[in-house]
Amino acid sequence: MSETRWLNAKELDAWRNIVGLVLFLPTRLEEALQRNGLNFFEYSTLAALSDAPDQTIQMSSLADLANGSLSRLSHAAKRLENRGWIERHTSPSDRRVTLATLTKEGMAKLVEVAPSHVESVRQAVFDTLTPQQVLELGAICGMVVQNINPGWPPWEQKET
Amino acid sequence: MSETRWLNAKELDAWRNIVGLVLFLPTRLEEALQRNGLNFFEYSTLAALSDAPDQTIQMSSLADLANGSLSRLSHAAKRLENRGWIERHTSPSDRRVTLATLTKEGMAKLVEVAPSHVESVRQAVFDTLTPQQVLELGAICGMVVQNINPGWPPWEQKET
DNA sequence: CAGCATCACTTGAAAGCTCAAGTAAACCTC
DNA sequence: GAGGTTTACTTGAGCTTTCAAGTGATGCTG
Repeated sequence: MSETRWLNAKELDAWRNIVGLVLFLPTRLEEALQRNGLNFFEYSTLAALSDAPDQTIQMSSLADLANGSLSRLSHAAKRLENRGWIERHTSPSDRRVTLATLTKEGMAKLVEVAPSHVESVRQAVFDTLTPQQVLELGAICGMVVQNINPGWPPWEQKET
Repeated sequence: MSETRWLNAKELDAWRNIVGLVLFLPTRLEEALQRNGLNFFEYSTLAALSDAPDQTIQMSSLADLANGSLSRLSHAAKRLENRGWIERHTSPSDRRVTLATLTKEGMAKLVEVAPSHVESVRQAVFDTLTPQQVLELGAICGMVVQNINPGWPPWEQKET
């Protein structure tokens, strides 16, 4: 019904750069990880487990922490389990629940991969920006994300 | 050899928001397009063709304009061709070259889809930010992209 | 406590992307 | 101008992700 609100020149310019970031940054990060035999989602999964008490989290929570669907995690968990980096056991208290645990080998893998991942993050983003720009970028991205996806991140529960 | 330069608290905070953007923004944009039966790459392909003289571009240039590999475009072009939105013909001047053309139906489809796409872009990004923030975000993303992928965008050739 | 709904997860098929290989045309280069 | 290289594109297999459906376990309700 209403007229389309097209982008003006400045907006279009900004939009192209935003699209560029959204297209190329993931690719760049994946490249570094792939060389170590992991994709970003698998890495996030291992990282989330490593931060948890007993390196153990239930599948559905883990899916949230790694920012993926339960189905996606289920497939990924199978791959990670096959390579010996995680284990899955049904919870004794609720037999619907599956608990995923990081194995020793999984932790070792994470420790091996993490430095090169962080380094690629630095090279891609932080080394080109001033600390001030990092703050601005983080803040603005935060606003957009809050708008798109309120209630993210899942691990940030407000305190009473 | 050298020590890993881990992220400090502020950097980590910014990084989480950047990752959030890079994860959720594409998903959100794809959602809107998928409802119209297109993905972002297919949309970019049609849009690039619509801007070209005679709505015709050779495959390899089109791949650059749509920010994808030639293989990816080849697969996508087959789908778009099957739906009658583009046509492919070998160039008369160089029979290795394939020229892709937007059909009338393809143009109609683009005109149909564009408003809802632009609207989703506005809703996701521009409506939450001040014009000043849009400028900043665009500029900073531009710096990161230049760093990751110098020589982008492909359509911006410098003049003599 | 029987029956039904809900929850937690897994599975398999379909779709799209990447990578490596294949095809054909055009360009050297001697 | 024959032989080999490069260019332009297509194709098919393999992988990951999504979506819909399936499997048990648990919770609710009369």
